[in-house]
Amino acid sequence: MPDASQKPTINDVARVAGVSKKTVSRVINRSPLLKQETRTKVEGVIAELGYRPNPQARALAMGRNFLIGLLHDNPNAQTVLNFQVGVLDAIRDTEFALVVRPVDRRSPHMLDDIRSFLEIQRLFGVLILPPISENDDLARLCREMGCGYVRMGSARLDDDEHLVQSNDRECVESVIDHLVANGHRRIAIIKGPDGFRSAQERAEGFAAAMKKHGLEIPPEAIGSGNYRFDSGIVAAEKLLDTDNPPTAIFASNDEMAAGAFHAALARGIDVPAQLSVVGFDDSPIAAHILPPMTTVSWPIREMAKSAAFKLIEPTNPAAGLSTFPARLVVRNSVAAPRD
Amino acid sequence: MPDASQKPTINDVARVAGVSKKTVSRVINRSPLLKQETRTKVEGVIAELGYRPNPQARALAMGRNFLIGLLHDNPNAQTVLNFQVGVLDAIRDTEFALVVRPVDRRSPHMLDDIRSFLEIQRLFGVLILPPISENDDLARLCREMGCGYVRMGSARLDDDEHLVQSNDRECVESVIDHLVANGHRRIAIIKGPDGFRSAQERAEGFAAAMKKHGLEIPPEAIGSGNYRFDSGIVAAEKLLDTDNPPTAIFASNDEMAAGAFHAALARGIDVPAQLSVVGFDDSPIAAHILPPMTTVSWPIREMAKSAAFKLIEPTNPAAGLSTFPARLVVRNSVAAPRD
DNA sequence: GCGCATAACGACACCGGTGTCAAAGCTGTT
DNA sequence: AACAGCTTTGACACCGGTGTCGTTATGCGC
Repeated sequence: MPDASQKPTINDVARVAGVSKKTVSRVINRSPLLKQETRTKVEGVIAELGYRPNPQARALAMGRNFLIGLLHDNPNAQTVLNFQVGVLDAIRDTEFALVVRPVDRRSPHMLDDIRSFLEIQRLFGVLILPPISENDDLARLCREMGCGYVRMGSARLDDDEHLVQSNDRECVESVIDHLVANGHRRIAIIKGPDGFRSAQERAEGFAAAMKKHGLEIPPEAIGSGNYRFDSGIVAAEKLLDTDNPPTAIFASNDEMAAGAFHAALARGIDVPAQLSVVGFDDSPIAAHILPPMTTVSWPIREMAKSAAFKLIEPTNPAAGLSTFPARLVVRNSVAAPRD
Repeated sequence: MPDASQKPTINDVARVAGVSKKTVSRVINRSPLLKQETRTKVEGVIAELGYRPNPQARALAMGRNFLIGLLHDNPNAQTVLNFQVGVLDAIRDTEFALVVRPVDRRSPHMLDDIRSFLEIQRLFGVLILPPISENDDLARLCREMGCGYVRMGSARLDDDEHLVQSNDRECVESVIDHLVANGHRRIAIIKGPDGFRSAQERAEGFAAAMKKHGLEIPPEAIGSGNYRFDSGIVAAEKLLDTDNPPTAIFASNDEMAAGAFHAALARGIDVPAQLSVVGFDDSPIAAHILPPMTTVSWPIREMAKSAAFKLIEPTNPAAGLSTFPARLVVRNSVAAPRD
């Protein structure tokens, strides 16, 4: 009789069902070579005893564990959290668990820290969020250590097997299309920080779109920031202080766009009546700022789910998709220019 | 000779060092009954081979694992993320890892989902964030399942061993003190949702502080929301539409305070010149909204660290603290009233 | 040199699963 | 009835650690 005070083990199940533990193991692992009758009997006992296989023991025996890691350097809290939820959609009711690991991109020990983390935890694989997903040394480290990985990103960072991306570039074009359709011609950009693939992609999409519409980009219509709120203020101020200020500003993320709102308000410039502003990412601030901001939303949860499947179950159809469509979210920060 | 292509095991170390695996185990676990000479020798081999103990094997042998879970129903992305970082401060360079589990408070299966999660993963313990930390059934579930737990909260939810809290109530008093010091007497509150301990605490702190200053709280000066942005707008509109509107509004969180900003702006009421607003939590929106919002900040990272230590190393001094001081962050959303 | 307590180490079972391979059960042929 | 060939099951070793307890050094008093 199994001790009720302890969690039942595979041995308890085997004993009660009158079969060998290996047979129970086969039931757990859905082995096809079992007689239906035996399977049913064992499943009955499993249910009766409330048996759950011990993941540590399975991990040990199978030489692989069921932990998937999330490596990120907090680009944006909401994004990280949505990503976590998306991964959970994929691993719900499996034995997989999601282990998080915020890292410090600026630390000189970052790679060593991560190496040590991977060595200690021996993860099944890791999911890497931008911007550190752009670090090729990190991807190499994963390969060296035999750790599976999938990088999230905005551009061809890796082969399909290791990458889930959004089509930022095309989507920036739709932003510019939208602005042009509203009558804007003097459109400025606030670029993201150098060295960020996403910043580069968005800037290139901007240039391509402007060119498509036959619009000039004078040097003074190019601002740059570091993706943070404050840098958006500074960049927007510069843009607005030129002789021939833009009628619309495209900021490479929402935080900086919010900074542009701030700069405009400080100068008594009304958004959107006197200045249109569009952001990118659809972070919470975009919905909450006044007026609500037109921006670009990417399907982070779906992307996370796909990334997780790529890691744990590459045959799942959801793992096939590598590029996800971002889409324009029209709110109230764009209007026709006055002049 | 250990196979270089595989990760070295304790047996490899034992063989190379010429000792038994048990001795290597003793070195790993810092057993005091080892000769210094042996210890040094084994440590040398460990370093040479780059050996790391397999956490799954240890978990299996010791009957406890090294996974600590984070249960939350996204109160606020930044809070959750900061909490994760705080936990990481505590478990860095230990074999512990942080497993996240967002849950859905409104789902009728929430408890079953969590039970299943705990059964599958057999966590060392869990950390529970508000608002679900206030769910006593959840705490009971943890106890039943023999899973350690620490609840984060704003009020005496549990005994010290299982609780880390902030002194919201006192801090609300300092908010009111601040408003009164600025000359306000007609102060309204936007309460949080019923059933939230934090909401209750903040409302009680408000009532106490008003009483302390000999100020009335007319029924029409009590608004309520659900901690979300939109509900803040609605509540503030009601407050402002009364015959004798308040000169200051204390909102029980920043989101709702931001909603109050919105409502004011929509009516052409300037913040802070015509209306002062104070929030709570110091979420990013507080710093980014215009004008920057005066609010209350609580030391989430430190609290997280303490909670983690309570779980994994109760003797650590950091685990002793149960109540952490929140503090007023003065920015620009409070000014003297006009009348 | 001997007895004895104590310090240091090792042999072996065990944690709870899986992999391998042989054995048992069942079918259909001859 | 005997046998081949397949399906179904079980015995046993193994994954990489730790716990228990016995065995072997070491030091000490006499």
